[in-house]
Amino acid sequence: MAVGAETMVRPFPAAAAGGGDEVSAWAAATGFHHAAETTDWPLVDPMVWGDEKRMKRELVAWAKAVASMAAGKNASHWTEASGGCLKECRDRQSSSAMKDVTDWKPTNPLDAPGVIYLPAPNPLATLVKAGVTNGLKKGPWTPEEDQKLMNYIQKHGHGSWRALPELAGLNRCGKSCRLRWTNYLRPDIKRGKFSEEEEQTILQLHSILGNKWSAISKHLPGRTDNEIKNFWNTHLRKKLIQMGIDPMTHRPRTDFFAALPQLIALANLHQLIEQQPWDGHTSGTQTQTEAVQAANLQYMQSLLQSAASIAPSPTSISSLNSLTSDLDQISLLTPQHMLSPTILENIGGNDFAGQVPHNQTPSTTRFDQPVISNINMNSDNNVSSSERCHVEGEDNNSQKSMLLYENSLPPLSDMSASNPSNAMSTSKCVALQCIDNSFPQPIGIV
DNA sequence: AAACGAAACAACCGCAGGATC
DNA sequence: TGATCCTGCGGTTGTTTCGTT
Repeated sequence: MAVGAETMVRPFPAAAAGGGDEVSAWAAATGFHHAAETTDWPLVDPMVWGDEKRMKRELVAWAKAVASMAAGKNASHWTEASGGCLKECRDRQSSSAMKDVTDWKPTNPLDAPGVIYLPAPNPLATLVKAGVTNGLKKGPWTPEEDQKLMNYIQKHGHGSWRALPELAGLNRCGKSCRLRWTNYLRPDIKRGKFSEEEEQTILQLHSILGNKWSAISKHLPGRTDNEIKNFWNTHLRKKLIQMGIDPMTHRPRTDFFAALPQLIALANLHQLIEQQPWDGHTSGTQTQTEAVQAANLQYMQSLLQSAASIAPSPTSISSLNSLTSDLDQISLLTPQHMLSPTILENIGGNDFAGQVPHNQTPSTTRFDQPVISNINMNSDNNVSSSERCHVEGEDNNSQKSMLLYENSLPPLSDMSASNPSNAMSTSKCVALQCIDNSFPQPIGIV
């Protein structure tokens, strides 16, 4: 912000904006000179200012902001030229003090001490900002443009979109006209919030069709593909993510963050194992504990391997490798050859016992390497044949996840999007419930 | 009251595929 | 058969609104 002897710039291109009486009244009220008296401001397409009401708001906000700045307030926010000013004006307008414009008694910044000087806007930049490039207007449509487009199409149909703008007297490209018509002006378009039925329909269709918004919109009368796409991106997608469901596959996520509860459990398991005296002399209780812990260990490994299959970033690879290092340490602390064949049989039957030969030191897989792993467990007897938690390796990650979660997820409609913590805690509980079901003995899960 | 950031929405861009010449 | 035009689609960006600090 320069405060000095530069050229004084009028705060609004009043005449060019075609504001009429409103602007004149404003100019008189504020003491600002009418823009017609100066060439400082370039022509600005009045359409970009929208309706009169909005223009008035902008004018008042702008003028008040300038006046405020002239009084030495908040000048730091006026370091940019008009573009930046406009946003500040909007913010000011939206504040409660600016709601009632009649209450405002403007001061004349020209008379204020320390007159504020704004940089003169670049005419070309102003035109670009107004969306005028190559002679064709871009950006938001005005009511006048909408009316022209509607009138033309109602009379003649749209015909060739390329030819339409000229015929309809619009300074837009045909593509812009088509989009405006199909996404907004078409008479059969239904506006307003999506109903519960529509939401469910979108979810179901998306699970089948994917991002085929046009195809999905055919099943939702009055809704455009663009509207559905926006609704998906701003609502449904986030809702699913909060529930721990991959919005693309519609299955529980198997990435790092979804596996976080299990990873936390792993950390606790690490602690627990470190405290365990692995002396080889096991009582009956200890034998069962060993079995559970060994199974947990194996399960954690498979979870980590699942996480690795989501093509993690270098950072997460590093983090996960660090975790697997821990896991390796745990493995070394609990080598399966220290467990009796009976235990191995109990905890995994042939499936588990066969996974890692007794004479082989268990090892985890690095996350930047392919993973092949098999483990089957159920809830009846610590670990046994597959049923509840069936982990079959990376190619079947999604299937595994379905098995892990399928009986635990509440219906979508039960999940409150307005309460993310609810969704998060539910998701967490689902994961923990799975572990608890698989491992009857508590393992120190948070 | 002001400032900031997130959410919601509207519009644009680039590409693909079909139609036409 | 290739070139060009036109339209539709999906992804992305920009703008506005709303809520929070």
